[in-house]
Amino acid sequence: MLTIQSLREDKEQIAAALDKRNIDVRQDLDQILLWDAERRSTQAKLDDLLAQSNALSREIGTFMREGKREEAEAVKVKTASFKEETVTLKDKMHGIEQQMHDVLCAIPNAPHSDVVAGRNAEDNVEVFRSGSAETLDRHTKPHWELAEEMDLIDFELGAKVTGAGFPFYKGKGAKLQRGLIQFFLQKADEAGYTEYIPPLMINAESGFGTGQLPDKEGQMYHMQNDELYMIPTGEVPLTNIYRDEMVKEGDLPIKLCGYTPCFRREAGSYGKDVRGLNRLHQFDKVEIVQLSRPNDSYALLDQMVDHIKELLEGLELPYRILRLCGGDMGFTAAMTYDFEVWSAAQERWLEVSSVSNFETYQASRLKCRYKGAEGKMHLVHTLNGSALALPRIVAALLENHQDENGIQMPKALAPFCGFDRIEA
RNA sequence: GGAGAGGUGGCCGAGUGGCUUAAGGCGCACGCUUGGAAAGCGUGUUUACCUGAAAGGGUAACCCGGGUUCGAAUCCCGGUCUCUCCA
Repeated sequence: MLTIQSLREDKEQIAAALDKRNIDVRQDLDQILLWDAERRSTQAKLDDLLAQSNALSREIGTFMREGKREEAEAVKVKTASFKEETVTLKDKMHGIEQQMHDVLCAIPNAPHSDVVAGRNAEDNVEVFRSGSAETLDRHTKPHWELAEEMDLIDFELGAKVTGAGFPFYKGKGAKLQRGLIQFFLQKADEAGYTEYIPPLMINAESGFGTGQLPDKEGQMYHMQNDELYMIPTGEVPLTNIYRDEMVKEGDLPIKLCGYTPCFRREAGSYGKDVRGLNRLHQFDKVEIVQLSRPNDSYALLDQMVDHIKELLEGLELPYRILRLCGGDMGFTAAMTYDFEVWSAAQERWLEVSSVSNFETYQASRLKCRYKGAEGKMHLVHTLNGSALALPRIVAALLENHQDENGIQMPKALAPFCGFDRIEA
């Protein structure tokens, strides 16, 4: 969340940045600052009261040790009024803090100055394009047809065993899946990311730390008997490794990666856009995460973008990179680049990666800090990106690399799959 | 699932309800010492918030949350995690 300190310093600048998300938070910010002032004066009163009452208690202790019971009893009488007032002030503090927290949690991150204002995906800015996004000059089949013909993916079986959006991968389809994961992890390893295999369920604290809770409660599968949530992305367990931790400045940037299945309820999704692999309840993803010093984070964001470019080039897929506009960015991000690959048969762009810098927004919830050389504590910046999400990559591979009687695997990928062609 | 033991600072480890933010040790930092190092000696070594220009002062925190008490690391209740044994 936004830090109270940044609001004190830069209220209008933050409000102006949030205008780009088409929300006006000025009233909220003013209210927060009023509460902040009230909180401070209440704290001062409370501390003073506690100091006095501590002094009395010490007096009582001294008398008791010296066996002066009567004197001790006399002082005890004096403490009664303090007690009542401290309880009142403590309640007041808690009330104020709770209100501030609730309002603060409901405010999304302030976009970076390079982020443009905009209403939705149409206002996103294309910053890079590779390959041509054209229909192949012959008939192309959509991936769901290819997958069925070549017996790679069974959607109906998944629907039977679990439900829609939970496909089975089969034979070369399964091997392709595994090959892609291995390819992505290998590249992440070469780029210096430490691999983790994290838990696939998280508790509420972790959900709050990265910002899924309370904002997106309905998007996660919730195990109510155990108060656990299925992860919607590897970002959650990976980033939460550093919740409530102080890291050494010299260890930054910290680079982690991990392969995980991801689970999303996708409530309300239906229709053409969700056909085949386009939108699933369970899908595989390799995630890369970084923790950095504030001054380095945008350079690292660029590095992550380059890393993902390399992956897509290895897969020989046409793609483009968009810098999201304010209205299309996720709640917690300060800047986001989306990667989209061209689907030759569906003739549309499919999002396969989203790379973001959260600046201190997650870190303030996570309480992840480092001590600077000058001895002061600072929140780290957190970043993450998909590198990459599998299903739409599979869709694009099938569609873009199909020929008369099969699908040709990109050279870079073939060794990881164990075959270079798929044929019916 | 059942029974028991336990969670103290970066680590180890003490702690009859008051003089304990916490002994002692290790580690770490700085200084002295030394030809250099080690040893030795000395000093320092958590975080959050409030206050202050700063130095400093105040408050809170001994797994988490409640409670008892003038006063809780210490007593009580609930939760959680770890270990041992049983199923």
